Amino acid sequence: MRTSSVDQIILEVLAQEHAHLTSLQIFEVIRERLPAVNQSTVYRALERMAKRGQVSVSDMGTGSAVYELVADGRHHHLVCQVCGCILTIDHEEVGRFFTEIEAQNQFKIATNHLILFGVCGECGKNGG
Amino acid sequence: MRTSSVDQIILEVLAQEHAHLTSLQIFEVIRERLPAVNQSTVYRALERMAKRGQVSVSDMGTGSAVYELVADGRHHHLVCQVCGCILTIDHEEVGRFFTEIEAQNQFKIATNHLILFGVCGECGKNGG
DNA sequence: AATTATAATGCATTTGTTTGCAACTGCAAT
DNA sequence: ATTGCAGTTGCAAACAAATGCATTATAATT
Repeated sequence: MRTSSVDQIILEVLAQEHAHLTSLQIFEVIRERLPAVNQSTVYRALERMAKRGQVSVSDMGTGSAVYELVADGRHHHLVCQVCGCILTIDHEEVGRFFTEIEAQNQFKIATNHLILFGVCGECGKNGG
Repeated sequence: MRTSSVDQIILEVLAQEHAHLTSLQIFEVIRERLPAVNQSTVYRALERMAKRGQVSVSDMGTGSAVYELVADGRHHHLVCQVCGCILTIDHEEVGRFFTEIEAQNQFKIATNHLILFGVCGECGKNGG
């Protein structure tokens, strides 16, 4: 597999931050080291790395997708549509569900970062 | 709740088609009846109806989101990233999983159309 | 019927993301 | 070193979706 400098830097950036970063945030960090890099190059690099399973892409309902290192550990999120809070759930029970679905449908699931929207306990209490 | 003519037409269109439609497809049908309607009005109407739980929004990886009547029955999809085929799974086992997650996190899930990406049995055999 | 408050709409603009194409780069075989 | 090829990049343009603001429509209230 051919090495791309942009891919390398993205991996380093994500490894340093251990967080959900938008492509713009990633782009801006990369630009400090490679000022000439184009934004679509970053998009393509992220797409490539997502296909390889190195990073996860998630729409958390914030307007732009966020990226994260898969090596940081498989986890998933519950996003409250009222207050915007984000609960993290680990892969354990999600994994059981995935395995079930896979067995029943002869399908290998690649989705590695599940996002479920809804209402958190706090907002459920207050809002009705 | 206030009634919008666009909302009404969208409901009728989706009820007629019983399918996943893109906002552009919906827009074009609406334009036949209300030629002056703007595309952002359609986006806003769909967003409104999704918030009410009348329609589901899903990114099936086709470039644009698709909308569907929730009243048509809760179901979910497995999308093959190799051949693009779409398997439909009903709400039963997904519902059990949702209930589990809800109980463990005091969270009410609103997501009503789950999309999981991966590789179908056929492509798994051929591709390795 | 007139008034008011609220929600919906059109238009133009902006944002986020993808794509086509030509140029370039890294790697392997010669 | 040269060639060839596939993968990567920049640029501009296309596309999908969201937004700010002024206007209009709707339902409730008077």
